[in-house]
Amino acid sequence: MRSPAELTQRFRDRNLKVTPQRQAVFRMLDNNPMHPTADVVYESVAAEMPTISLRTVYQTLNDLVDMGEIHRIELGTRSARFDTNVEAEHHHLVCDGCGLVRDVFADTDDLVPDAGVPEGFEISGTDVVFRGRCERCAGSSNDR
Amino acid sequence: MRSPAELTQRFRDRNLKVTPQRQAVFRMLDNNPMHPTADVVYESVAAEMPTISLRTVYQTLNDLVDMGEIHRIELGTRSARFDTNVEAEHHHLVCDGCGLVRDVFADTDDLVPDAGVPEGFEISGTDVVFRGRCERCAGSSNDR
DNA sequence: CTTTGTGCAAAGCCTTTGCACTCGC
DNA sequence: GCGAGTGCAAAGGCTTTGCACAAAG
Repeated sequence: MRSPAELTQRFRDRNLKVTPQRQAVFRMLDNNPMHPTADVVYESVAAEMPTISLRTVYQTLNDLVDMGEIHRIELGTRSARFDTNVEAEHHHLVCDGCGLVRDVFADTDDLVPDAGVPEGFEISGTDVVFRGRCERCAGSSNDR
Repeated sequence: MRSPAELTQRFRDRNLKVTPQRQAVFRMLDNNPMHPTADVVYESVAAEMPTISLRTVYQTLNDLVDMGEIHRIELGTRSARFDTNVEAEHHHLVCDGCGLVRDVFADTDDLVPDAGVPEGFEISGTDVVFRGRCERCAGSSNDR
């Protein structure tokens, strides 16, 4: 994701206004590898700006997704998560116990479907999710 | 997925009752490669049994998932889909245009994360989603 | 001063759940 | 008959949206 300053410029370029609320969201996401849900972003920003509403958070996140500045990922962990790493192609590791998400890198050049691809289907991307249990959740069996 | 007759037996073994509604769901899923959503199952069964409720469909699908007879998959296409192919390990191909889902096979033996795996994390499975556009959706750019 | 953003609350979508009645076993 | 299943409708989570006021450009 770009820096808050660059995002400010890109928002203006698109005739989107830059408000204190949006800047607070920019700062919260900046270099944040946590893959937060919308609610986590809201809670976190609300800590320093108690008047911000969930609506504003969703609108800002959706704008960023539309601009390609962040990615929205659905990993089967109830709510959508927002991924600030759009520069490097990467995949995800998910803990079935606590829902922890981590970026991982893997070479998918040789990963192609052996069979079952319909005539004329054009593959544009490959998403890989490695599932398992993190060290802390290794013992318990509660799943999410 | 097992045949309707086998599912009937497995339900009885688990002290679950076998009703006409459940048998209708079994039949609808039998050899169905469509990865239907709960709603699609409901509509389809309701065509021949108009009194069935969505609640019953969800309950039956959830029972089947708990028994491992079908899988629930989340592919970012709004609602969960149910996959009747649990015998062969496989992956999925998703059309970003119309939401079509197809089973595909791919060798993931050599697919391992290069970096980023936390200390002590135990990987239990790998899910791959190939995304793209099917022949019919190739021209249009509407995404879901 | 025009246009977009914001806060609030309400609605939407998918899924689950409480209740009373029904029905499989 | 007992216990699980069913239908209905209501509620629950997450996300979007209508509206009137506020603020950015």
